[in-house]
Amino acid sequence: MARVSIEDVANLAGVSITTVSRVINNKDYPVAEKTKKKVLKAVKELNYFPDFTAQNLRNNFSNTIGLITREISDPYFGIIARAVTERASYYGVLSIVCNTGRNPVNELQYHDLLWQHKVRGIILSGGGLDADDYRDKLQEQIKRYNDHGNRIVSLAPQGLEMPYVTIDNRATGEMITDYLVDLGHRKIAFLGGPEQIYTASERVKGYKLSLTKHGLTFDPTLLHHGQFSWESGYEAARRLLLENREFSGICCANDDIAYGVLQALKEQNIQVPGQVSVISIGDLPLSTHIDPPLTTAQVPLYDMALRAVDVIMDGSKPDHNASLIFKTPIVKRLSTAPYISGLGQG
Amino acid sequence: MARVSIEDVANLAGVSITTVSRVINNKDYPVAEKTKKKVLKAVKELNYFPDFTAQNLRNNFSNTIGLITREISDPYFGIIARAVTERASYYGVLSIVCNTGRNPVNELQYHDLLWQHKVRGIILSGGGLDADDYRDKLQEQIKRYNDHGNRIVSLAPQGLEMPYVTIDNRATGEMITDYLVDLGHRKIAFLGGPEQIYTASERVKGYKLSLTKHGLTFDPTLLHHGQFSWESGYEAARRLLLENREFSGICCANDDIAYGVLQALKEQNIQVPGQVSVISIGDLPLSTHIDPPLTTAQVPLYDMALRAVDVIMDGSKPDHNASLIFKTPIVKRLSTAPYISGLGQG
DNA sequence: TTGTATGCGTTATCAA
DNA sequence: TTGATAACGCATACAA
Repeated sequence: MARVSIEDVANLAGVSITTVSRVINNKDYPVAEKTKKKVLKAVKELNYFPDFTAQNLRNNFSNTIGLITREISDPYFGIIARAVTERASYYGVLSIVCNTGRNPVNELQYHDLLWQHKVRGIILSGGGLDADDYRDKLQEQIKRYNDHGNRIVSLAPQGLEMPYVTIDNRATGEMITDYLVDLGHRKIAFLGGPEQIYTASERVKGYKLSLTKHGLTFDPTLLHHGQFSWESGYEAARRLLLENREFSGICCANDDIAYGVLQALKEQNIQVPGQVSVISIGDLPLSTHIDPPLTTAQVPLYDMALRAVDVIMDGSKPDHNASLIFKTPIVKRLSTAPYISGLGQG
Repeated sequence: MARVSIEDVANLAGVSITTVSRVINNKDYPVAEKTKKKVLKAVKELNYFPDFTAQNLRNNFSNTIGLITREISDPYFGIIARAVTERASYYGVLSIVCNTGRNPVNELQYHDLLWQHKVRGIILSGGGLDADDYRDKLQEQIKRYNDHGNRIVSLAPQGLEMPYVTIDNRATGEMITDYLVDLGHRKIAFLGGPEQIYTASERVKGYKLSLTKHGLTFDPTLLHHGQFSWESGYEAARRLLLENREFSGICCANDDIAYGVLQALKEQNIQVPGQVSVISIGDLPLSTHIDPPLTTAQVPLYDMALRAVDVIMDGSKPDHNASLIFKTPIVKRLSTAPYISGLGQG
């Protein structure tokens, strides 16, 4: 059974396909009221919907945007996906979601596939990788898109020239460290993400900056590089305890790490925030539910992602190539408290 | 700047576009080795990628599938999305993700948009709604797809004739109740999802079935209908306590509800499983991390979603219209224990 | 083994 | 105010 086409509608209405097209798209093109009625009636009667594949071929653009995520089942990316799909709908375009499973090879492949789909633009949601071939390919992709008037926007620094809607990762790392220092903590650990992810390394830099600024010495045994995951935080915290490190505060590079930390501390009957204060970056929904509720620098992912879609769809805006930096206010909850006494060495 | 087309490749290689097309798609069509080389060289040199919008128009199918989710930031749907995108990639198609925000109107609109995109099929991930206009429209959509040889598959019962990859919700509700009864519990509460969602009401039916089967009387004050959410579970548990209900076990219709329950109990210093056993349906990743780790009937969402993509892409299989019912084994963790004494009335 | 020509469903240009 | 027609990029039936 064949789909109903614009021609079917034209035949039923007794007009040309041109007229039908005009009635449907060119809302303000002058068409006789009577003709318009006939056409609309035929459209309804046949339950006609324009074929996007034909429109897209003709228009040299598809009505889709691409979203590249690393792990869509992680609420971090889920929130982004929610915002993107919602805002895309508002613009009347659909969202093609490409989940890489954290494999850069997949990511590169998706770029080509999205290109073939003539997406209006691509939103990158993961942090830039510190690998030459990856960056080269991405750079090439960006150029290709720029040459054709569409855009790749990133929600995390890629270390490349392109539009961003992001946060200041270094400043945020500094901010959460400052927060603990201001509470009187002096021995502060930092549990970071993967070293080769730009976002992660920036947050570490902020941590070090804060220490220096306050005249505190950086202790390498209190810095840990791992994954942005519960397990990584859990393991890192256990190690700190096992090695009997001296500290009273822990900065976590993201919420997931903090969740793991809280569990590890709980298992050892260490009071949070009584003995150790924990702070992180993110503010995922779970952070209000976890015990104790997490003090965290809020990354307004949802708003950022909405804005990223705007940048793609609203390319006319003068600021379309400028970077938008969102603030990351600290949300005070119950996982942090003024310093009383710390852990370790005594 | 124009995209490079098949014609550009043909020109550079000094052959016809037909030949180029054959080299690229029809891997086994006889083409002289020398010609093939020339074409491939030109393809590479021009960095040519076929235009999907043209292919799709020509093929009368697009290389996409649609996924309709209710709340993509919820790991329940996130896991489904992960599986779908992954499996879609395997088949060489992209995934259009449509998130409804739990608004049925959006869902219906997405059906039309996906139709216009000529998706190969649609995967429904939310449970069927008990509303006539919704079901009528969905029914119509299914018919439309059937008439054109593509498929709508559902991961949750819709109360309509269509292929399913799902679980037996009623049996699972019964199973978790049985589990608590077998542990010696007699007063068991059930905290359910929205009454008008088929999935939710089936789970309640299973609960009642189990009670009857064991000669236990159903106590309406121990049954609560709410949302599939943390907040809903939290509130429901608080109410049970506030009203001083007599019970020693709680069955939760999904994991999120159970998380809220655990927090409510913890806040009242009620021991789990010492005083109250908690069991649920789902087994999201967080369930192993929560304190205490949750005993839960495992819904193999990931595998189910993979299979759903197979049903769409592998329509040739004889079982393509049959329902696949996945088992929901109970994963024993620390939130359940044999009955000692319960709560309330005493 | 290769090429020519047609058509997929639209939109837009031009003419009437 | 309306309509005929070219063109978008590709795959395929048919011809050579």
